[in-house]
Amino acid sequence: MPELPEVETTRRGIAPHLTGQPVVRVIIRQRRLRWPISDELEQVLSGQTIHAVERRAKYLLLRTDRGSVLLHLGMSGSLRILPCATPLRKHDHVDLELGSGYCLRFNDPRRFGCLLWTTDPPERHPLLCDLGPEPLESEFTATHLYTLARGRRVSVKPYLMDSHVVAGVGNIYANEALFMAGIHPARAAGRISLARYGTLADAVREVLTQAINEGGTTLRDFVGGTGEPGYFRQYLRVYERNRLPCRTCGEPIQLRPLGQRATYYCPRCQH
DNA sequence: CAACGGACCTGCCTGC
DNA sequence: TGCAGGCAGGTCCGTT
Repeated sequence: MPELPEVETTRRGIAPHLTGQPVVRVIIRQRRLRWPISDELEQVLSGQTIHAVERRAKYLLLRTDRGSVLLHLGMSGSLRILPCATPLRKHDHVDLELGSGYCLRFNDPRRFGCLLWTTDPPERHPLLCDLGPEPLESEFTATHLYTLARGRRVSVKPYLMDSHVVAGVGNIYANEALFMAGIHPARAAGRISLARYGTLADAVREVLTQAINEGGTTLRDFVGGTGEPGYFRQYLRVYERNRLPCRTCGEPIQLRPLGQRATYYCPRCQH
């Protein structure tokens, strides 16, 4: 499910219910996520008050006075705010029960997500400290993309999805941004001009902003913190449109693997 | 170093 | 109807 717009949608959905709330109880039904949930999480988090819910890349950060929860939704995770007594569904692995009587419930069928506790500033955590800039902040520029690409022969699509280059651009939005910028996904990253990287950076910003405004993209099962699906799917220009006509020129959209990921593009519009 | 494949999981869809 | 195989929104890690 979740790329940056889906994580941001989740953050916006859950933040008002978490901010200022004490965690009164932590219930863990399945510790085996991508990394096992540490044994002391229940102890250390119980009684703490969440004073901010932030996002870095696709990680959500729940800040307390004694440390932060670092939460990733992986491929299939979702978070919802529910009354504590809400019956469980399959794969409801963790509840954070709040002073309000509601809980934050983490569901993740594939268990590629993670839930980590850190007492260091999260930005110094090994998982976060080497990430590239946020795509919706000012450090994400044409010059940044162009400079980092010098000498790189990797295709631009996996380059754009490299979290060290820019944080949080996943498969859907990499496909969409390259289409919007008219850049062929297999073009070598090091053979794209500064001007075209400017177009690409604009396209990344535009597609992520649009998707956030629509509550993200629901392909199968994504829901934001309020339980609503995302509505951006209807605006997808190439993703999941294999052999359907290009919305610009009518040419059939092509699908091919690139760096082990499904890559959709228009062979006429993208060069 | 850069680039690639494998690993971690379940669910859903297709085709035999 | 059942079952095998392939594929899925992520990303770390080990090997070339």
